[in-house]
Amino acid sequence: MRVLLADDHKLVRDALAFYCTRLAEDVEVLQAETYGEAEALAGNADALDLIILDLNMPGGTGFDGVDAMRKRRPDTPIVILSGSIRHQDMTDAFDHGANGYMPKTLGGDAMLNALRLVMSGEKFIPAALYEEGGGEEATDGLPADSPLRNLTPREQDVLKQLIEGKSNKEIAAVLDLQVVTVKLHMKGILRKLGAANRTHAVKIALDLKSAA
Amino acid sequence: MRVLLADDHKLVRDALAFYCTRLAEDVEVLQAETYGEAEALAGNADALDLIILDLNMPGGTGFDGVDAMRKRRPDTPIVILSGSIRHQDMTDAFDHGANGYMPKTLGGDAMLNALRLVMSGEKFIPAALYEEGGGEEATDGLPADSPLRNLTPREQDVLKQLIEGKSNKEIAAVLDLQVVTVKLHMKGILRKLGAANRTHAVKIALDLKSAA
DNA sequence: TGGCAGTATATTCTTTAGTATAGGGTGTAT
DNA sequence: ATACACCCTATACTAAAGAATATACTGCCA
Repeated sequence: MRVLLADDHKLVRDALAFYCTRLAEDVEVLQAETYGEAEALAGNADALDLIILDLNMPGGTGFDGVDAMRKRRPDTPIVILSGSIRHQDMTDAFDHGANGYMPKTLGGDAMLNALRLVMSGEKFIPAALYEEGGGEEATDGLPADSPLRNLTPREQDVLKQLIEGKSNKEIAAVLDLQVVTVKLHMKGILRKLGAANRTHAVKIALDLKSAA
Repeated sequence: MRVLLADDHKLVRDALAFYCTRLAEDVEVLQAETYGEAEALAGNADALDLIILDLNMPGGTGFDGVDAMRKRRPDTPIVILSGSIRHQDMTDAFDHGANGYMPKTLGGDAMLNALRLVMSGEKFIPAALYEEGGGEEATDGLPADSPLRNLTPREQDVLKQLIEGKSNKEIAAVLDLQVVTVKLHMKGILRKLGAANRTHAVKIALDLKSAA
């Protein structure tokens, strides 16, 4: 088994190389200190079973290096190493064809198992994805300081229906109200959210919910 | 090592049990056919290193069972088994404190490595998350089969503005069109998305974008 | 060359959305 | 007791949204 390992820090390379030797019986680790070295090794080596790339290397152009490597080795799993756990980096990595995104904060066993997982054809997505806002719409958990809290209970009822795309008439039916009353609450919602119209109010409300 | 395995299909249990025995040297697999059995076993067993729960079991109340198990065993990793790969189920599972979500379509090696990953303290998030639209407002990357793809370029332009909460007049100004023309495209959008009105269209479009 | 999809516009019309104003009904706190 | 905030309804109006139909220009494909 042959692994290509590119990172500018020797300490990181050594640690990773040690883990890699535990992946299988015969493991050969090709170490590279720059993208240039990594590409050269990738071009020469006959077979590669795994490629580990640091995201931030001197002379490295971010995801362009990933693209190049993916182009050169379409079938070899690529794992991105990163010091940060920026959510955008993660999604970018997978968009560029990576098979895993490993924060360097990952523990030894976890890192080893993550590499195993990738080798078996799956992708490794760190849990940080969820801890840093993976996208949710909690039942009704709103931040206490949200402008949505300034809405009266009835206005929140109306807003809830509004977000579902319902018309005033439909909202009136659901809440057992007259259409005029719905309009009344709607006016309060628009004023309090600073929205120009109902559709704008939906955007503002959803923004407040997701980016809390 | 002790693993609690709950699934109503014996075939699935047997297969999983086999994989579990390969996790370590001494593995004891406690099998349960219902949530009730699972909870009983969880209550009696002294130590548990891993809990595997099927999401759809007879008498099972979906994620309530997960909540109950998490409450009973706060520190034991829980992996959710599921036949489907519904994005919402996945996010729900992690919101309810699961440490992994394993589609039954996962291959043997991948499944084994996923379990190892969870045992080492990480979470297992299947790649399907990304294949089914895990990201958010990517540059313009939409799933190829999305109904949003059926929209003509101009309709997509209008929809983009619509999602911002703009009125037809404002959209016309931005796109340098007459209001009637905006209405024309709007009608196409409503028809293709199956929306009753513009606000409904926003909801549908956002749903398609965030959780395909 | 004729058909077709997409784009843009105009006219006419009905429905819905949104504003304004006015009234009456709850509570609850000062 | 009386203010205050919230809730519900009513009438009347203007503006916007949405449906329907018709015309016309483009590019493209068979």
